Amino acid sequence: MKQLISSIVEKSISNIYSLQEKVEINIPNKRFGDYSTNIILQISSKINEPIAEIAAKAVNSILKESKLFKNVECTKNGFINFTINDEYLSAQIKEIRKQGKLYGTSSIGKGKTVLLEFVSANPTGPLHIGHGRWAAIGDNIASLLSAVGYKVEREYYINDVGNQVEKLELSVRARANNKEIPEGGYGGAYVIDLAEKLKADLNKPNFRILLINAILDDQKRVLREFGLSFDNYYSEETLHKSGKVKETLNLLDKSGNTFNEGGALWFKSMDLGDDKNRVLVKETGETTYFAADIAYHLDKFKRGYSHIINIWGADHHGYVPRLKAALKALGLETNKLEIIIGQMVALFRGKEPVKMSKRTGEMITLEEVIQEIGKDSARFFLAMTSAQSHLEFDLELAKKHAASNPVYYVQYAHARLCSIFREGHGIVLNEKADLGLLTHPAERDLILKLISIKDEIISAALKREPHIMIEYAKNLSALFHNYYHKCRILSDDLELTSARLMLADAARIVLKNVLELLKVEAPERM
RNA sequence: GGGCCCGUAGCUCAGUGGAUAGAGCAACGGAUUUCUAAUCCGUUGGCCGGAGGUUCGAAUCCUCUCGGGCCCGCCA
Repeated sequence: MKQLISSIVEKSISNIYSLQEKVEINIPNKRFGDYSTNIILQISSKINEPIAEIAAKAVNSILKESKLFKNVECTKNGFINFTINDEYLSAQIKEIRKQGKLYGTSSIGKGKTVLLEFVSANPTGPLHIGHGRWAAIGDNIASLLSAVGYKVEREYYINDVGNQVEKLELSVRARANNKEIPEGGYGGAYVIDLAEKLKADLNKPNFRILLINAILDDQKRVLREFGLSFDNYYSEETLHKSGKVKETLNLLDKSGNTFNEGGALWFKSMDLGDDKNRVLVKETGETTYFAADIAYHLDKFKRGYSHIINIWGADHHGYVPRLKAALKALGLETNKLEIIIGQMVALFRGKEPVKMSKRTGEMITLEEVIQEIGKDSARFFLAMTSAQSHLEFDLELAKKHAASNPVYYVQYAHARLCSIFREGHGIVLNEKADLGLLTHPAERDLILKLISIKDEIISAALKREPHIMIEYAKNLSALFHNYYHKCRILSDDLELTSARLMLADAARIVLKNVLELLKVEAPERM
């Protein structure tokens, strides 16, 4: 919609002033109009005419150019406000019903592929609330990108190599033999469960693999409960076994970006924007996590995606410059790699902070959170705010609000819509209904919100900010609840009932589409 | 000491150059012979952390400053 309006305005401006301007369209406060632009203010410095005059000319031209608007007005301070004409709005109700599930999708990413890596928790214990945040946000970003036409793969990187899994194994073995866990080992209750579960396998040569798989299976199970399934699980170990890490080190060597010092092989990341040089091969001859990660990202690039996106917790943000430096050294186009840094979740029970530590085992798992507040509520809450904001997640509040929770508010709107059709089952949706009867302001507001979904999805996808869709779902629900109270849908007036049912059906479709995108249930009854 | 993020209503957060800054929760007052009251309507609530600056215009951009989170490993 915004694109449609901006192209009309751009054409007008180009016609009058021969200016090729990119016109941004906004949804203003309702009292001004349906859509607006401040383009006149922006171009006024380039044109030697009073603002009012420029605006008047533009308005004239726009009205001549397009039949989309009922009204186009300029204000003294240089805004142009647009009011969409009612015929167009009615036609969109039919369009929504025609397109159904596809309404709101677009094709701006058509032909392009995206690899989105997220969660990638260490296989050393259960997922916690922080992973839940990346799971919800990442999954939603993937869905949003699909909705705008990209082909998306969801990927999970398994850090199944190194000290941490070593320590996990030692901890489990210690527990299985009723010994104290070693210094720096894992003390959580799940370690005892694992020891119990894998007791018979302790002496098998592939014990570590069995152990990692046990944890991974558990993580996958919880992710499934959360509505998320990954396309690829990529094991760090395979990078080593296949020789890809070695290969990568050779390439870095050849590029002249390495040096030896203190018995270790270093990468000259300082030359490429990092604030320190980094070790690739330790004194012991083992490669570092960093070395494997370069190989992993080289592999991602080789797989040929149009975009590569990672979601990392803020505790990894300092890691970005060195990875980009390495990719630069390998001659790769680093702009292709986008790293979203998400801020941490602070968990509270009321005012009491809940400490989270895998080492001591003092933690609440994602699974427990899902059980406590429900999957839909967890998904909604964890994706409700911008990833770059710190999230204070209060379990008591989430639970207390279980009844007056925003997620139920939205779901209730859907259930209510469905109940209308159950109640009005005798009445068949009439394609020929006179949609011109939908003249109530609440109806107009609702339709305008419905037709903005495509803009919202595009904006949320391009900004990688799914919380925009949650805002949208809440606003749409509010407009519907309001409409429901102001206008009776089923009545003795059959003509009006037919028209309102068409609108209700369109609202049901759009709301359901949003909830599906967010992987939140759209219940028919509550 | 350096880097990144955050600071907006009592609480949780939207809004990142444009019109009189918004929502939910909480508080208070109303609405149910009605298609689901898990709802709706109304009221209260703000020096957008602070100080300078840029701009016709700043919550939004720049500088400084205060407060909070995360990071600065031959861990992963």
